[in-house]
Amino acid sequence: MSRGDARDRLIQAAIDLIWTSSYGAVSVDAICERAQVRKGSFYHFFASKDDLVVAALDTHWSSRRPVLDDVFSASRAPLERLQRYFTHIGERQGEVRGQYGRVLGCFHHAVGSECVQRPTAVAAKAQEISLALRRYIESAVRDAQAEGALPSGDPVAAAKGLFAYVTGALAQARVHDDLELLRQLPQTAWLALGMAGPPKPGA
Amino acid sequence: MSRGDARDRLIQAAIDLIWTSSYGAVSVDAICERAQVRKGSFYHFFASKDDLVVAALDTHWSSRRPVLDDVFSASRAPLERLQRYFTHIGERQGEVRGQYGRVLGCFHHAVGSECVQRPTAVAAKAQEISLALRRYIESAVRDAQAEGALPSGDPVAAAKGLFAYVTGALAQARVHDDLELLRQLPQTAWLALGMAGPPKPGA
DNA sequence: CTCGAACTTGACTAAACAGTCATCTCCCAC
DNA sequence: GTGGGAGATGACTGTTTAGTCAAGTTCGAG
Repeated sequence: MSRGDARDRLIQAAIDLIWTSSYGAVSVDAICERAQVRKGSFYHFFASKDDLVVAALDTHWSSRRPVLDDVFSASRAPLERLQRYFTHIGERQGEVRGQYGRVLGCFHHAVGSECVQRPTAVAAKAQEISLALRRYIESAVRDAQAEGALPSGDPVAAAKGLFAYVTGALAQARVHDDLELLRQLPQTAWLALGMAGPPKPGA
Repeated sequence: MSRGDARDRLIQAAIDLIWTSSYGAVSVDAICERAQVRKGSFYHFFASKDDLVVAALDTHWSSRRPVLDDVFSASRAPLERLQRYFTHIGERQGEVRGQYGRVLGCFHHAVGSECVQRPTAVAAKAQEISLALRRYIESAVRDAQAEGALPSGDPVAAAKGLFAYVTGALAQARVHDDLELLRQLPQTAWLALGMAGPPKPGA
């Protein structure tokens, strides 16, 4: 067994198992078995199951952030950032299906909507990530409005609407294990912003 | 204790507890306690926890169906049906918040996306209900296209897109316990169909 | 070499879990 | 009135759960 990376293996096992099923259906024992780590070591690294899940959400989000930083790079025009984001979602979920055997949607969204009632650290972390993600969209919308590429209006409300559409499509894709809706996002997501379709390159 | 309605109390307790938290977080014992029914009686009425949850999904859906039949009544113009649906969602979730203390979104959607991995009877039932609901939208879209109130195109794809937007808004409303997005649905949901806003009454 | 900190191990607990069962109670058809 | 079926009851089983712990092992710094 490789040494030193038991903590990482536990986090990865938690991501894999929880993403493919659910928070409530995955036990500490199951995580330990998949990570090939003994129970005692688990509690050496993490104070509780919740503690691990918070770390898993963090780790997963950290791995997505550089990708989003590229997709939403300010070196591109605002509408191009959004277009790249819509394309990225379908591609990414295609990878996920290749890796996990099915479309899984948004990791933190699945965890967040499951742990909604009691305000645990897990729920708080999932909400935090959800807001951070929405801010990428918000920023692109604001920039687009500033340069007149989008009609002016409340950028927060516009981002909320677009975000709802995107996460809704991801959730539907998960439930029906179907990439179709996501593959069409580059055309259809613009509707949520009040645009008929993707912006013309020459605009 | 009232007689005869133990079965109904169990179903209602299951709906209440699972909707407000999650499928995985609710135990048979907890359901029994809330319903004031002993463990033995539970298994007199239901073969398993899953069996109860399927019945709970069925019961809940049965209680929504007549409301949807009214909202989507063919006696109204297709676009008016949709407009009433969008309005209905916000009103309904307002009632839910009054009753349960928080916005809960879609019952069967929450259960469905949690039980997605292993194809259980619960997952199948949740999917079945999800499709049945989408068919209401699909039918209204088809009728609207037939009478030229909507541009013609694939009604199934259009309904899928609109459904993704609506369920996405419901999921966001659940996660953030916020009705705002739902209250704006009567204005914004039309975007998902490629329309700028609600249809003019005189059209 | 040696000490201590980081890490590992497996056996352990107490509670919660889904599900079982024999027995009891009620009430209605006959 | 009585036999039988529907329903109620609580004690029970075996398993799984999260979490604990004392006794290890490993390994680099001094």
